Amino acid sequence: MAANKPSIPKGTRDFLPSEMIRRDFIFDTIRKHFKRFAFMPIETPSMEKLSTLTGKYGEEGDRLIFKILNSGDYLRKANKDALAEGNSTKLTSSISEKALRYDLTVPFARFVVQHQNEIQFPFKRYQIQPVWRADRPQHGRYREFYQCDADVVGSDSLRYDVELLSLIDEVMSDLSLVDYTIKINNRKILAGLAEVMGIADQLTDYTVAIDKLDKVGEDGVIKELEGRNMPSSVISKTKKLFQLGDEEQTLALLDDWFSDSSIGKKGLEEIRYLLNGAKNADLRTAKIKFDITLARGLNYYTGSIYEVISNEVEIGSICGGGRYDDLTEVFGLKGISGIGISFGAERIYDVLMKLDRFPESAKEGIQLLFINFGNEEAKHCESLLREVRRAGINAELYPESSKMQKQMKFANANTVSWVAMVGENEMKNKTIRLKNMISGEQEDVSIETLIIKVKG
RNA sequence: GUGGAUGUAGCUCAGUUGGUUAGAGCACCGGAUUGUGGUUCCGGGGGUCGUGGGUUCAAAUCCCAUCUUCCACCCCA
Repeated sequence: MAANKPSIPKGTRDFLPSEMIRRDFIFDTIRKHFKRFAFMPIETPSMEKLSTLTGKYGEEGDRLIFKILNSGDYLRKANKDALAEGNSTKLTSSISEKALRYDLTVPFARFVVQHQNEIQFPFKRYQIQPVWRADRPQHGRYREFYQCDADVVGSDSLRYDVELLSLIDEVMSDLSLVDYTIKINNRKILAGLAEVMGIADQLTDYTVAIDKLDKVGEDGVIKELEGRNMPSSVISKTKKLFQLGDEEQTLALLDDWFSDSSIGKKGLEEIRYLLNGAKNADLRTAKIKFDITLARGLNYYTGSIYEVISNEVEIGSICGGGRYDDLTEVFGLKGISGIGISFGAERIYDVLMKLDRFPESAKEGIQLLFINFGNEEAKHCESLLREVRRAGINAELYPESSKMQKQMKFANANTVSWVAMVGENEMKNKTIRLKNMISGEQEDVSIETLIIKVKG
């Protein structure tokens, strides 16, 4: 009986220990800073009610939600008309009422409304869990991936808008991702722009078009705007906007344009606060750039928006977020403003991998391996093993007294940092021959010295 | 979802116009080396050529379908 080659679904991955150690390093670093910024942990289920998710991510987003088939004889209850018509959209609601979460923000909004009497506002939460998207996989783009989110809800203070810049700065610096840019913009500015251009109803179309500036260039954007039948005044104003490279000039131009747009003025006020706040935040590595073309697809953002890109590796954004004023409203709770960011741990992994910038500690598997020389020696090592483990060292004793070469190979394969050899002589002298597997140096030491050395 | 590539051993890839038993390097296992790994030498295991059909005397090679991975669009972490 020939067994089928086992495999996993498209866009999903297995992770080997060597990969998991590095992934955990990233998650641990992000989690550490989330905690330092006083965010509290929560978790939500992998699946949500389909109705919770649909309509929150725009038409495109809805298509990418993984739906879960109802249990039991689901076809009996299916919408027969829709089935006969071959209308999947209509059929879906009758055969699926659950779906895998698409991101962590919308489930969080649901969570806030549901537990509003159990939490204290302003509520800062962090959440590190996988999400699923029925997207077509590509490099750096998976159907199952982790998001690391931090959000504050219940406060519209712009201090938090600034604080998130600091958080990004701390995390990126700590991950030694030193060359990156935080692009910032404000949806109110984009709304003001659409207003003064007289295309308020085509705001999304307009922002999607100018968002492509980096990719298709000015001519490409103009072509796209023309393709969407934008009036010529819009085209000329957009050209004018693009000609200004300087941040100050852009802001001054917008001041002029927004003289009659209250939303535009508000946006400018906010972005100035943010830029000024960033200057005073003593950022370690972050380069902040006001980018009028930054739009971000998710349509629940209403204020500040962020996107972080690496300047060293081309991989798309590695972190993104923004402020949203109405997200809890659809679940029945008004007046709760929120702001959050999401770190793309998977992409950060790819970037660190490409730059070979994981620290040695994130490559280490087992810290200490005891070589097995035989029954007597092994028995002696077992008590030493207990001792070093209690001292907080990740340690192992090789199970059999195999040939030294084999045991050393095992050590290499598991990226063991230190090897301890205790044979007849060492037992007699109550010492341990400790070998550093990177330098190759070795010396006879006491158990106390060993613990100090291995713990570094 | 639209368009385009790809798939041979665990990994990276050879494989001539269809023609015997499909190869290499690395990795793995064993030995040289009974207390010292990442070097060297010798030997060994491992592939129904992504999967399923079809054309042919004959298919890794040609055709179709399907899956995977990748690229562009869309969208995004």
